[in-house]
Amino acid sequence: MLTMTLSPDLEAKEAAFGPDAIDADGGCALNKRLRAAAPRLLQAREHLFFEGDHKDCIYQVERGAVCLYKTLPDGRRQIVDFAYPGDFIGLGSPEEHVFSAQAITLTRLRCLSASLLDEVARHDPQVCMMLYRALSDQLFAARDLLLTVGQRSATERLAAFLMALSRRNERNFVDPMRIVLPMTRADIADFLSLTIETVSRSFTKLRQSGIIDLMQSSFVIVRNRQTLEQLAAGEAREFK
Amino acid sequence: MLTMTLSPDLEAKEAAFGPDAIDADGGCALNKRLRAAAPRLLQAREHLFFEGDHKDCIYQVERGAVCLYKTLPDGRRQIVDFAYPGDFIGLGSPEEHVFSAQAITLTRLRCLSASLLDEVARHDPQVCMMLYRALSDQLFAARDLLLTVGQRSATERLAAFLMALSRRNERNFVDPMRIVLPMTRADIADFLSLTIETVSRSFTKLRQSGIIDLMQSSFVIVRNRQTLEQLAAGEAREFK
DNA sequence: CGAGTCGTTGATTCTTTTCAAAGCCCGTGG
DNA sequence: CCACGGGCTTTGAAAAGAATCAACGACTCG
Repeated sequence: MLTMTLSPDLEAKEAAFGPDAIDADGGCALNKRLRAAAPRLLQAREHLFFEGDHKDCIYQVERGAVCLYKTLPDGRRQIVDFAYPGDFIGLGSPEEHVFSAQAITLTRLRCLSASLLDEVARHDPQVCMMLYRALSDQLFAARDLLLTVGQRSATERLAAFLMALSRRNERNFVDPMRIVLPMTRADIADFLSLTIETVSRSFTKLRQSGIIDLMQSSFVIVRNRQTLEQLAAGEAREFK
Repeated sequence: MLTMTLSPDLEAKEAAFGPDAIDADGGCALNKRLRAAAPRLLQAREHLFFEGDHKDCIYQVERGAVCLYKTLPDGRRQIVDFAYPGDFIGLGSPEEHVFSAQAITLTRLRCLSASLLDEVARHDPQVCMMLYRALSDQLFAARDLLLTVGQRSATERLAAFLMALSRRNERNFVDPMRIVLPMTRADIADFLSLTIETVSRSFTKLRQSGIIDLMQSSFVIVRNRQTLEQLAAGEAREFK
């Protein structure tokens, strides 16, 4: 499906300094450990863990994508984040996981013992700082999503979502005008706090406005990035 | 208005071990530093900083309350968190603040040089871990709010908000059945992603159902905590 | 006491949801 | 190779919840 690669950050680092130079910079005792850590393969739709499960591992995504979500007792679901290659899953939270994690596509992860990681972080400020930064990124993302879900219209939300994926591509040296969506409409809906119907209608609206093209339902071509960006930012007068 | 006290955590610690014992446990080199740090007083509605401002300080609230918010270019505002006594403001984010911070009531804070804090954290794993935990709490809160804003109805959102304040009281050994709201309806609206009118109508609904009483608009008495809790959890059949 | 801010309530409008049905894509099996 | 079946997506019509627009009331501060 999606041609996922290893974390581009790590790859770039290795390319620049060679595999040995990595230990020279922050948090890379951890990277070494990660590469040695037990790998795990998850099929699409397979759960990594559920909310409330005992937290024995922290994970880092190597390939694929995982959605992190919370649910209400009656089944309403809010996806709070998508984890892509390089991202950590399960940082911060205490003894138990405070959200569920489910693979969206075939996914490969590295598993790190939570207690061991805690031990390492407690003694190695570099590792601690690295985790701190990762957590800080997740906080930023969560608050950003909060702004999106709380204040933007349906079409703006979808635009913001697509722009985020486009920018992600850019950072990873992938064509930002071609976006592959590994997740279903239901996943997008639960991420943006909409229904699948509204997500679908918003896609149609963007397509009819000439802002995007839909090749298949999971493959988007960005035709007018500037307008998409303005829509996402909430700067565009809404149009039919 | 609100009879705010110093961080109950710190107070409890001091009460249990005396002021000198504090250094024995995690992150308290920081606590010492904090008590020595420059205090700052903010009037209600006064801004601490704006999104995009250079981040030279991290703050800890001593008294009062601060709202942290993000805005869209056209003025739509999303409050992403309220900071109460003991809470840190400005953790994580990079060189620039990524949200604005405005005092809700008369507020007293301690200011810590961001670079100094960074320096300390880099060498002291205990401090680093303490900040890590604080950040982790904020991430949890943000995702929780995301679930609230994304999936709950207007009345459920308000119920969740009131329950959170009630539980906060409980943790601080304050009567959980009496809730003082230091913020305006507009603040609550921007926090819960509703309009002031809808917030007001939801208060009325809760009052008419006998779940709460409104003494003044900023003083709530919880009459039926169980129902409030069920509503907040999304377990209650919606009622008029 | 008057001005102004903040909060409540009512009527109407609008966006999104809900309910319903049809279309499309893909894998399976004849 | 093509027909069949099931899941996912799209589209349409009706309904619901919250927003908007408008006015009034309450409390606060000069």
